[in-house]
Formats: sequence, structure tokens, C-alpha cells
Amino acid sequence: MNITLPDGNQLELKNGASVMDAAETISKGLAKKAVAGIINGKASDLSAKLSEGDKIKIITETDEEGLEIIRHSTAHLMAQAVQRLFPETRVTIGPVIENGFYYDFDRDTPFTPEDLEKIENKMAEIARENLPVERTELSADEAVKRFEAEGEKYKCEIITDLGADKVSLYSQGDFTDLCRGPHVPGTGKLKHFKLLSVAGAYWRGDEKNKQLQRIYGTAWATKQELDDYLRMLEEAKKRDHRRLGKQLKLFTVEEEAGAGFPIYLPRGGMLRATLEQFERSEHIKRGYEIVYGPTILKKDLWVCSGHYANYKENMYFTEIDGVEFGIKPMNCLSHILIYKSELRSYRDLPQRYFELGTVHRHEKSGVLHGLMRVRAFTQDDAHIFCRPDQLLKEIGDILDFVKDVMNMFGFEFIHTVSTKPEEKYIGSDEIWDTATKALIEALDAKGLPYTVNEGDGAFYGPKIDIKLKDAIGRLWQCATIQCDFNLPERFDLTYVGDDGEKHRPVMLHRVILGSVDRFLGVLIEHFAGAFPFWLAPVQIKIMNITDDSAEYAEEIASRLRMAGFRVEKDLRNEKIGFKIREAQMDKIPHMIVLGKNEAESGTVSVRLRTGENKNNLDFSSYLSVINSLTAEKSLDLWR
RNA sequence: GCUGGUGUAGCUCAAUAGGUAGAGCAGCUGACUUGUAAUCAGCAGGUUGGGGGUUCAAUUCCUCUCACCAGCUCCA
Repeated sequence: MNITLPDGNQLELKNGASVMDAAETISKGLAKKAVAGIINGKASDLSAKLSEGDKIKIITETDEEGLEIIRHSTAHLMAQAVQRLFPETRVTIGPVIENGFYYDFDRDTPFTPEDLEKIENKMAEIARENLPVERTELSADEAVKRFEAEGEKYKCEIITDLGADKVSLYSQGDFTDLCRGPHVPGTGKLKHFKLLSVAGAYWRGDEKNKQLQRIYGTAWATKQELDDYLRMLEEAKKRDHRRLGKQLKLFTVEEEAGAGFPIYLPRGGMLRATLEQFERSEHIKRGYEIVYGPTILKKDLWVCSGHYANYKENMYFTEIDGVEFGIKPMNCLSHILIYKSELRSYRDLPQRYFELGTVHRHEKSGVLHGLMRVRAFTQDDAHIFCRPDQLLKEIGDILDFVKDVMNMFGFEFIHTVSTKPEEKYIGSDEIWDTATKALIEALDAKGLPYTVNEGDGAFYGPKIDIKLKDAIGRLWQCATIQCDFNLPERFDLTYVGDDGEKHRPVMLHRVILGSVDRFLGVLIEHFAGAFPFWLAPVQIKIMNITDDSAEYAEEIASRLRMAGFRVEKDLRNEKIGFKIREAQMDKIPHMIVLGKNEAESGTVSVRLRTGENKNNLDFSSYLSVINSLTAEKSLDLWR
């Protein structure tokens, strides 16, 4: 029979040949690296039989699909090892995730770190046995019977829910799992894996269900890739903003103050102030007006907005003179009141109100995490009130705004559209539909690709979420744009149109950085604490060689401060190497070393954080360099 | 909130099969006046997260609580 290869070439095979036979016919090397195949667009095992005219592609361990199969098979291998070691354990599901896999188990006693090691060793043992992995298909009823006999009730539940007539099982030696496949042909293909952690996870991700034991692992095609990945994890640990926050004295979270309430230390405060200053000027450039609202507002207002009905469990409340107040979890209400403070004409729109607004949300204790997830944080929040005909342009402008800011920090990013939630939402389907379409239209108009997250919108409107990718490839949710037809309705917002009639404005909620606090956390990790010159809390450290040059150092420091730079002095009686070491560990971009030479010639010698030296520059030329770095918000240390 | 783990000096970490804690760095004092990632010496520093219990004796065991860590659920 003849089959077609991806390049269009035909391959002649014996009748009844399998994918593996095809691979072997093509080349020995390919056969060795093969893990599965694609027959007419459908992923299949190597053992799958081919028929006349099939279009096939061989998947090898170095293909992305191949890696997924390896990870999936490794998850099965782990489940097998667990059941050999702990036969009373029930298996549930074991999917592939980014960089690895996990498997959820039901057992009465949780796994310990030592168990993890045992399991890993057992996995290696089973891999060495090189058990063939075989696929069988049988009816759903038969499969349920079989798993019932083994006591695997979760598998039965999955099969019943699938609702299919037939299901496929994969067996390797003493272990059988319900699975769609495909899988590697034998356990011997699985060599480069490591188990990483154990954690509780709810059955089917629902906190009302039983909590299972989840083991996370990673698997790769080569030892090199595995090692690289483990090294990347180490690197990520070194960049951890909580660790750097402590090391660089940026912020602290004190038990006495309360969990989730970060306190900014002077350097972190400076960093934040610089970022906020940047934000203010960028907003002013784009036609936003700066406003301020109170932290607490009367409860009735929150009832009107729907927050009381839909967001109460995340809010804090207080009472003044017998009147109940809500502590704001969002900034929209004061902005709505600002809009309502005057009669608005169609000529006044859009109104764009910007506030660095500090909000409080009662987050569950277990989710708190450094600056990334806190209970008090400041949003770079704005609300735009516009006419329906202005909506597209406004959303487009926000998308550009986000792009400009993210590019400046060197982030790549992706867009997601989140639609109406299943349960908690306000307003009619029609309104939601219009709002969602507006967001999508704006993305299309900008030619931006996006994915859709059904049911992930805010309770008052759909949103575009922007996830940014940091220096080591991790994704962070920061910016969001929400299109809201509901709150204008609820608060009866109007403007007078050219027809003299009252009309309803549309409201956009949007943040660029998201939470300033979270964004700082992301920035710390992105730059590994080594901030660009314009952003660094301390930009320049001035150090003298001996007491003789202290006076000159004072003079240079004061001239730089007068020029608007953030300068620290180190005039201690210490060796220059020691001072440099400290400044270097503080990741200060520029170190100015001043001794007899410089004092006599009236110059400065600059050591960059990179270790590069720029000796005996005259002051004005140094000033012009750092002025341009600041003006350009350059990521470089010297230009 | 849930599951598991952890909590010792400002920081990073030791120690005790239950016999009331030790080092480096940081700090302070003194000497050294130094040219690009650690000069030397001395001193001081702790109700072992907090409450309760068992015990002749608890930092160690039990219990409650707070906080943190890894996940889950939720989210900017």
C-alpha cells in the first residue's frame, strides 16, 4: 500500500504496516527518535495500523507534540510507580501542563518528600523494565466494570461523564489507565524526569469536593533540557521579588501590621514614586485628568453598584455614627460621582479620570504572596465616560497605551477577551453582547490576536486582559480593559446629546500596570533587581578613596542632586573595593569613584554596574549622558 | 478558606534522642587612609513567632493561635 509523507512523497509499505514500520522504512534514526504519529491529522500510537492513502507524520521526541506525549506517558509512569509502592492509592487524572505534568491521587495519608524520592526511584526502575505500552479499546460499560473491580471509582466517574460508547485504555505491565493517548511505545522511552512537589488539589477543581494529593513533575526529551529547566527554576528563585525585596531593602511585610499589607522601605518607596510619577505624566499626555476619591464610601452606594450583592465577601466594612460604610475594593464609584457632579454635554465627552487609587480587598489568607497578591494595593486606575460612537477609538487608544508602556520595559504581551460570568453578573445578555463585541472590534481594528476566556469577565462587564511575559518567559496578568454598560444604567448617568435629549454614556474601566504593587513585584523579577538607570531607587553611589577627597565627593554629590538625580554617598573610612562590593550588591547602576586624580583634574570616574569603567570624564559630559538616559527611559546603563 | 510543610540574633543558617542556645555577615568601639566585589582586633546582640498544657526540667513533646512557604480554589 501507499501512504503520503508530510513533504508530499509517497511511501510504499506492506499491507497491515504500522506507523512504526513507516518510520523504520524511512530511516533507523527516525525510528529511534519516534514517539508517536499523526495519521490523517489524528494523533496515534506508533503501533497504529495504516491503510492505503493515509497521510502520516512521525512525531519524534524533539517535536513539541512529542514532548507532550513524553510528559503524558511520564504521568502514567508515575501513577504506576505510586500504585506499586502504595497499592491502596486510587488514581484520578494526570494531564500534561507547561513544562511537565501532574497526577492527582486519592489516598488517606499525604505523600511526604521522602515518598517523592521513592516514587521517582520506582519510576526509573519501571522505565528500565521497558514495559510495552499497549492500547486497547472497549465499550464504556466494560471499562466501568473493569475499573469498578479494581476499586478505581474516579475512572468510572470519568467514563460515565464522557458519555462515549467506546473508550481506550493504555496498559503497561501491571498498570492500566483510562486515556485517549497517544503514548510512547514503551516505558524505556522515559528517561529524563524529576518529581518536583506535592500539594493538595480538589477533585475536578471544585473546593466543595474531596481534596486529592497532587504530585507535580517535569519531563524532557534530553538530559540537557531537563538540567536547563531545573537551572531555570533556580534562576527564578534568585529573582524572587520577596527575596530581592529584602536584600535590596525595598519593602517588608510585618506580622504586626497584618498579612497582605506591604510596607515600602525608603528604596522601595523611591522606586514606586518614580513609577507613579512616570504614570502621571503618561496619563496627562494622553488627555486624562487626575482625580482623588475617599477610601470609604457609604454602603448604599455599594448596594447600588451591585458590589454589595456580588463582591461583599471581598470587602471590608466599617461604621461611623451608626451609618455603615464600605472600604473601596475598586475606584469606580467616586469617578461615577465625579461624572455626576455636573450636567454633561455630548461635547464634554470623553471624560477620562485617572487615580492612583488604593483599594482594599479581603483576599483569602492562602493566596497572599509578596507584592503580587495583597490585601491593600494601588491601581493605576482610570474610568472613561464616552459616547457609544467614541468607544472604539477609546479602546484602541488604551491598547496603544498599554503597548507603549510594556515595550518600554521590554515586556512582550498577549491579549485575552473574558466574557460574561455564568453566575455573578449584572445586566442583560444584550448589553453584555454589545460590550463584548466592542472589545473584539477594537482588537480586530488594531490587528491584535487574542484568545477568549469564556465566563471570566468582571461582574459588571466583559474585559480584555493583557498578560505580559517577563525576562524568563513567565506570564503575568497586569493591564485590563473593561467595557461597562451596566453601571451607567444603575447610576443613571446621562449626557445631553446634540438633539437636546438625554443619552446614556458608556464607561470603560481600565488599568495599565494593574496594581502598582504587583507591577513592582513583576519589575523586580523581570530586572532581577537590577533596574535601569531612570528607574533605580539609588541611581548613583559616590565614593571617595580617602578622606582627602571627601570634600570633592560632597561637591559632586550635591551637584548631581541639584540636577535631579538620586544619589547616595559612601564616604566611610573603608577600602574602595569594599565600598564597590556593597554598591554592586545593591545593584546601583552607576558608582562614582573619586580620589586625588579626579579632585585635581575636576573629573569623575564612573564604574557601571556591569563592571565597565569610564574614567576621568568631565562633569558636564557625564551629566549629558545621564540626562539622556533619563529622558529616553533607556534600559541601558550608558549611551 | 483547604492540604502539606516551616518559624532559632537585624540577615543567612547551626544546635539539643527534653538538661534553658552558636557561627558568619550586619551593628557598635578602636587601629589602619586605602584606586575598582570583603583590612584587622575587641564588644554587644536571643522570654528559640505568641498563648496554654505535659514534665523536676520544653527551643525540643502535645494543643490552640499568628505568620510564612509549596500548591488547590479565587484574583489586580
